[in-house]
Amino acid sequence: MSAASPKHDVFQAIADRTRRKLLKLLVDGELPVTVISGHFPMSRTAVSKHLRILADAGLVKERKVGRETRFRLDAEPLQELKRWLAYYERYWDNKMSALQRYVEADEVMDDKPYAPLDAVNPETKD
Amino acid sequence: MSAASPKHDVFQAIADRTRRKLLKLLVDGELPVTVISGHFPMSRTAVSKHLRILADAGLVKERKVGRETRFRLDAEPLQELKRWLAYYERYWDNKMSALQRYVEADEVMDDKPYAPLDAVNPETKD
DNA sequence: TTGACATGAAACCATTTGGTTTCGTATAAT
DNA sequence: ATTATACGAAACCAAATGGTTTCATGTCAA
Repeated sequence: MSAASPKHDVFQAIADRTRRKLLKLLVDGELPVTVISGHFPMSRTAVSKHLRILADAGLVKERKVGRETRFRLDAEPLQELKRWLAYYERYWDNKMSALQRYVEADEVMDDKPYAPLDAVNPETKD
Repeated sequence: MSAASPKHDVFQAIADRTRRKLLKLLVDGELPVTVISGHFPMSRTAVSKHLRILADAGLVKERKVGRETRFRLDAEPLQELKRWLAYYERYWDNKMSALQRYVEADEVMDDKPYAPLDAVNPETKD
């Protein structure tokens, strides 16, 4: 239970290259919007909207200082990604491709022993 | 150097929840399109398009068997994600928030010691 | 107090995305 | 030979996305 109902999920937030660059830029500390947008070839408003999306995903925090708003990285939500990834790590030790796993699971290779349409992924998130 | 010029990048490919479910479903082995689409509340064609996107990102492989096309997981491209994530791991040990890092880096907190606008992220991908 | 700076909100726009239905074609089954 | 199955391609559509410009507001500086 980190942020309450994050309007944007982490997967979407990091899907955009500009937003990934934003995260990287904010790694070194707090920066106000104008300075941040100076690093990008688009309007300040556009950058501001990206920052909003990152904030909605919990990946950046903001703080008002006088007339400026400073943003900083909060990497914590990336742990969700880490957990998601961990599930797949064993599959890229290509000691076992999906094909091989299938064949070895039962030697049939014909018939209809496909995933039973129910009882598959009983209820895990994704 | 895995796939040559992947038309879709991994970040985008996994941004969609349906596609993440597809990956999970294909973990256990090869499946033909019709069986796959049976697990989703949308048309076969829609699922097929998702599979195409995953294939473009290198996350699934396909194989023609008679009149069917069977898809299987290829987790290898997820290693890129893993590397990307690794960069941020040290930041979610919240022993040090971005704010703290900034303050401790130099005690100024005023002035203009913001990221120098050049010499920032000299040339790393994202 | 007057003007400049920092920012978000709003309205708008083109393109991409995620979905649909319809159709053509290759393969398998009768 | 005919029919049924598996699939992708194409045309289409609504909504989301990534961007723009303009405007209003709050804060700092002269």
